[in-house]
Amino acid sequence: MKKKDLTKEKKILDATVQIIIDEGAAAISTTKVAKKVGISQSNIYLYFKDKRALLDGVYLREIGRLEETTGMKQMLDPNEAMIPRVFSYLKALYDFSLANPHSLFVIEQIKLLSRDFPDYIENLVGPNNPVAQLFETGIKAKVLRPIDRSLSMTIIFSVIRRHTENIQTGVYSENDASFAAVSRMIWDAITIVPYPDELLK
Amino acid sequence: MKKKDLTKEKKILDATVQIIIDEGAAAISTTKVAKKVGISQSNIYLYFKDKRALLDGVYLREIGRLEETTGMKQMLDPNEAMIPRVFSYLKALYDFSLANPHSLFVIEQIKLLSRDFPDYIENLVGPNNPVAQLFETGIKAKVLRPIDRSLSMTIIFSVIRRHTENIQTGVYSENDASFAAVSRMIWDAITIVPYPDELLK
Amino acid sequence: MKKKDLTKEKKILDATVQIIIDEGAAAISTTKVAKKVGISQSNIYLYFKDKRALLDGVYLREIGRLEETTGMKQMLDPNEAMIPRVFSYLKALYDFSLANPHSLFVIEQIKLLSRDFPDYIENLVGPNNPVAQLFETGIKAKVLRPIDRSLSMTIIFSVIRRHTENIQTGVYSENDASFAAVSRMIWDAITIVPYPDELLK
Amino acid sequence: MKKKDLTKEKKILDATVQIIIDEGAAAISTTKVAKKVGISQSNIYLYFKDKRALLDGVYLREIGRLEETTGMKQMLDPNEAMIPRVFSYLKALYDFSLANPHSLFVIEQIKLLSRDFPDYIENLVGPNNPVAQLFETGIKAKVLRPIDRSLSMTIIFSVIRRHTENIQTGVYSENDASFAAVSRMIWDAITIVPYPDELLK
DNA sequence: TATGAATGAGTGTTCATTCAT
DNA sequence: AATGAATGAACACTCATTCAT
Repeated sequence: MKKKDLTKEKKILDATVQIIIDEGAAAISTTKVAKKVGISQSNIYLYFKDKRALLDGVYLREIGRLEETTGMKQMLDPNEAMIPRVFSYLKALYDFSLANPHSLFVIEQIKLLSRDFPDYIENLVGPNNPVAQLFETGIKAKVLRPIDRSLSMTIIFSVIRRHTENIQTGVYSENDASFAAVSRMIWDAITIVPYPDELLK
Repeated sequence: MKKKDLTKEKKILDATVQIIIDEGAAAISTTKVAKKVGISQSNIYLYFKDKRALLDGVYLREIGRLEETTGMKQMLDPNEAMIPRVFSYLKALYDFSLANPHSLFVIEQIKLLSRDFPDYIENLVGPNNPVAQLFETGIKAKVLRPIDRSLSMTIIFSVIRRHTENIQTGVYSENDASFAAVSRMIWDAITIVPYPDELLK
Repeated sequence: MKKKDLTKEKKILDATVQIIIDEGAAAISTTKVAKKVGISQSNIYLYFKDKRALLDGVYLREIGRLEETTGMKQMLDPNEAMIPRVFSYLKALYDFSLANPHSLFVIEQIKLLSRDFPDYIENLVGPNNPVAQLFETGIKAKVLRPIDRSLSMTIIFSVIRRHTENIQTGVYSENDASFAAVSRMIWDAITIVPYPDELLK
Repeated sequence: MKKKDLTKEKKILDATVQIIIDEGAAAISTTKVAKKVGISQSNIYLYFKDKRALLDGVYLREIGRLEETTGMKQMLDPNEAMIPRVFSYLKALYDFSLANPHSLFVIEQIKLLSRDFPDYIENLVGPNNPVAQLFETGIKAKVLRPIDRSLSMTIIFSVIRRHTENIQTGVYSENDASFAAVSRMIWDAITIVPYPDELLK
């Protein structure tokens, strides 16, 4: 149960992610993962006690990537003004998604498997639920739309995920649908203030 | 391939839907479905030639329910003005989702499970792809936001689905988040005209 | 259990034979046969009480075809001289096999399935086992090789079956390997007299 | 894909062969084999990736036994004279068949069951297809009958197989039908030279 | 005579998991 | 830390057969 070889653990997670991307989360099996890594099937159980633990590992790693985003952190910085906080958050998430085009997809796929995974990152970031605090502050400041934040979050994630997928699958190119257009759409949905054109440096 | 006893076919579909609701689409197995209906496993193959055909059956039934909605039909009526068409579409979908709280969820689950299902109802409603035509017309008429319609659709579906789920799981009551508030949010995202307050009967 | 519609019975047998030719005897199933005939699966049980009975039907029909051959009958005519009897038997079997290229194959395939089918036609032709009598007479007349007739029979059948298959699969054309050559080979194996060239009219 | 415990692999092959002998090749199922060996059904898939691979295993083992025969090797020795080569081949095959009474039967059964197995050993022995070369040489040397070798091969195999079966099932004893008689019969079929009595040591 | 409906047993195959080495 | 071996349960799917209509 000791986890020494972090390289191997990473390899296992990578292989699992690749299978999700190629065949969907329902296709994951320890057999397949082991074959992909080039280790024996039982070896996986040295690093993850369970298939569920393996899934947890993948899920948490993707979530973690998102959280480490500078935009994510900037969003939570209470010294910033509200509008730049929201705007840079969108920008960061947008960039993140294009740079890691599978990340949101993987998160979604794992949730498909068992519903008892925590919902998105809505309630996950750090102690005291800072996301909740930001939304409350934003609403009081009359910047964010006064509505349950889960709806705003859903829009942010679903639009960016779909946009990324569209580019990925060649529905349109990155030039056709600019960040300006996409972020403005989201902005109009989740805020009640005009889109801050000047922030588009 | 269909047989006479439509009751049985319906029972099988119902059981499958229930499993999706309870455990997710990935948990579907012919064994489970049969047990739930109270028939022998092989009997299922009299009504559906395949597991895939069973999934198709569930998917198409839910899609069909949506299409039969009066709002859906109203949306497609070219004699109507654009703003009421979009508005009544939102209203209809909203009502439908609250009346069939699992329907959008089931559609999403199946779509997620096997990526080769046709995408939502985006391209499904009848011949000549009337949804595409509506969006094109709406954009030309400077009512809908000039952006790939898949993004607008995503917003409509994800927000309404999440809203329904929120009510279902008691996150808030139907009074706390009114149709007015939810539809206005979507409206601001997908159109470039002010929300038509007067249409709120 | 009454068998009225002989046409239908024939159709069932034909379909079964076709499946054997296409996929081998192991692939026979009442489902497949019924589908091929265009009747319901259960209908087969009106004509054949069993799957075994169906196989019997096919087997006996093919055997019967062979027995009805004029050469077969000529072979058994005690008024004929021994050498022409044997020769015309070979000729008849040869012609039969080329005319019904699947017949010996089907017999072989059914025997594959359950070993309790009677062996070839060795002991089947009519009462008093006339084949046995012919071989005894032939051996006494110092025409046939004095050896258990099953070995001679095996040569006759295996060579002609293989020859037919060779032509069927294009190993060589009928011109390359003539009846003269093939029958001479068999002749030298099963008799102890010179090949009767003059009988090659 | 092969694992260490060669004993187990052998046991599985043995059980499969036994089923073929008892019930025919069509009766093979992984369930039956596993039960016969006394292991779990899934264990078979550790040693054979497929049912087909299992059949391959049985087939190749029997073929291999044949090829290892000294007579087989002698037949291929180009320094020997043609007549002894052919004769010793017959003798070797004869002895082999009596020593392994099921071997030719098993080969035939598997070949019959799935037609895509390589044909007998006709084209299998080593590189450059030495069997083909022997037959060509033999025909040029005016020893073997100038006819497609598949027909000669068929005679050799079918006669020896049937002879073995006859003894096995008590149709006659080994004394009644001597090697001399049987081999002479084959000899007269496949060669055009007199039977070499002097080689019967 | 014919069919649709049903089923229990069987098929080959994959799975997550355990354990001795 | 790693593996080969093993297994029982599950999987989708097919089968021969029966029965009421």
